[in-house]
Amino acid sequence: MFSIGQLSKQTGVKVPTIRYYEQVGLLVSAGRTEGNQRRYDTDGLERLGFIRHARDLGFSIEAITALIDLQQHPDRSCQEATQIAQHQLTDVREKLLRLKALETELVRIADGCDGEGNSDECYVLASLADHQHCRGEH
Amino acid sequence: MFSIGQLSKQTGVKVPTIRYYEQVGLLVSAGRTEGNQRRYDTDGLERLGFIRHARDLGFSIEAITALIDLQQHPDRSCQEATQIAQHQLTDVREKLLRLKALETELVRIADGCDGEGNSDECYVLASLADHQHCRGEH
DNA sequence: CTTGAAGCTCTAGTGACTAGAGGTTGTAGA
DNA sequence: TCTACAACCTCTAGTCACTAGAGCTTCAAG
Ligand SMILES: [Zn+2]
Ligand SMILES: [Zn+2]
Ligand SMILES: [Zn+2]
Ligand SMILES: [Zn+2]
Repeated sequence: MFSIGQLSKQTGVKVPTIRYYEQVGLLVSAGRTEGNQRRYDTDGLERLGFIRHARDLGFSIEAITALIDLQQHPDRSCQEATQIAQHQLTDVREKLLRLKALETELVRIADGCDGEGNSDECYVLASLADHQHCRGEH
Repeated sequence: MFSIGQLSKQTGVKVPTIRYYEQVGLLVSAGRTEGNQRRYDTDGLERLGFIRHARDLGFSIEAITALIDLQQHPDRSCQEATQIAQHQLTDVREKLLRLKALETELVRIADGCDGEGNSDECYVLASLADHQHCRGEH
């Protein structure tokens, strides 16, 4: 049996975060000591590892809840799991497109001024004031 | 003079958002009517355009506050403006790197299962359970 | 002068934590 | 067995940039 602190060390998830996961129903402790402290078994350790990894990949708490639910029912179809993963991939790709567009504009803007002049003739400020300066949409 | 609704239409910023910008000190109205409604002049319109564009480029409220402050003082050096822009560019590039790594892993994960099987042999769930499956860091 | 769209303030909710206050428990060493 | 103190507990509030809603008032067109 592990204390919350030991779980934290093993997974790299902070103690308050583990308590937060319990609050939102993602991870229940195996039980409590007489003095009301949480104790976890290896199941809990593995589940927290799952949560951590999925969070690192950007899955939402809601999505992870659904995935864990699926994992608890080995006889169910995994269709929902692939759908969730596909959705997450789509999401990441959209963000990538947006960020690439931002990068293009920001390179132009940030490199357009050396910071030696005064703000009334600053290319950074002028670019922010008018989207017309931008090469593309963003 | 424009009402808050007219300002909203011209800039594409929602009415509650404009009020929020006032609350955090970004945009003050030119005055109020006898009945306490906000009225803006072209200065306000331009400033809101600036805010909108900077937000679209991902600058934080705090950064925009500093930029507008600088804009109000045309005789000051624009060094801070370029620093803020460079910082934003760095930030975007870091996010891009992270998202690219995520995309790589998610492609593998999402395409690794067709969703036809049961969840106990699902590649998506197995991949999330163990970072060992991953090709790189993320 | 009436009507209804648009305005006002204030509070609370979003997501995924994080920080802090103020109190209790577990455990290792003496 | 006692003591010290790290680790634990709960609860509240703060983060960021909005967004939603309740309940009320004002503006402007017909
Ligand atoms: Zn400059
Ligand atoms: Zn632009
Ligand atoms: Zn599957
Ligand atoms: Zn991984």
